[in-house]
Amino acid sequence: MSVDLRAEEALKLWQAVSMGLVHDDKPDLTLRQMTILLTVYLEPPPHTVRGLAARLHVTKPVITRALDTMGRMRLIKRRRDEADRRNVVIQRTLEGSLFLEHVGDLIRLKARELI
Amino acid sequence: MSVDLRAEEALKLWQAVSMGLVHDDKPDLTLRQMTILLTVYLEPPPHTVRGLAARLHVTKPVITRALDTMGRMRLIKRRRDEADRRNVVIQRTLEGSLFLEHVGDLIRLKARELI
DNA sequence: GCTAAATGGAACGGTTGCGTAACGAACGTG
DNA sequence: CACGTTCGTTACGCAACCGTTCCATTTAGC
Repeated sequence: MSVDLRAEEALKLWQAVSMGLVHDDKPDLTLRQMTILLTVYLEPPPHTVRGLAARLHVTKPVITRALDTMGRMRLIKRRRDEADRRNVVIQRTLEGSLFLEHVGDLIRLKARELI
Repeated sequence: MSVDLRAEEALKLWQAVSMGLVHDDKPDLTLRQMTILLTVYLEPPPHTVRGLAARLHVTKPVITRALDTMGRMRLIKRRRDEADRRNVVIQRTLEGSLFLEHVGDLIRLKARELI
């Protein structure tokens, strides 16, 4: 990977990708939802409500609600941790993987176009 | 500028920047608001409600409401077009420039860290 | 066992965004 | 100088998100 972004190019990339996401007819994720989703998919598991809340510096209900919404969208799913039944483990789904694959492709496409 | 993003690195960049924006105590912009803001600052003026709505493939009230909110945040301002007083021209502000400068710096920082 | 701590979720009231539909102001054209 | 068109905004009902607070369940420590 080689990255040498200059200020305006960095913003142009962000704009192009954001525009692409807005153009999709899929419902937009909020910034927090997107951050949670990416964290679950990119950082090593296990992911818990408490852990995500700490990672994002937000309160637990924020995570719970985001998981409710993204669960309805099938982007993630919850499972009780059988070892410690107080915990809920957040897991990836096929739909979530496909969605983020799409986002990744969009970023790469727009980055290439900006060269 | 040289960009050669691979799939996971592209997503990691998006995650790191999103996380940085969430960590800021400033109120999060929605994806649509951010897209409007970047478009106003990066694409050649003049910018009108109708033009932005067409550019983003959203309805006019979406733009009006986003401008209301970002106007309250001082990120953009509106001005009547004196040539054709039906039009409203959307203009940049100092605060908006500073905010996007901050976002640009964040993107560049995270991109550098990912090399 | 019994109490204290930890976890995720529910409830509440308030704010903001959404899509649809309607509106007033300004323009252009006959 | 009417009349339709264009522009941005407002109104409405609805859904989602927010922060705070409280709660049920589960675990851990004494």
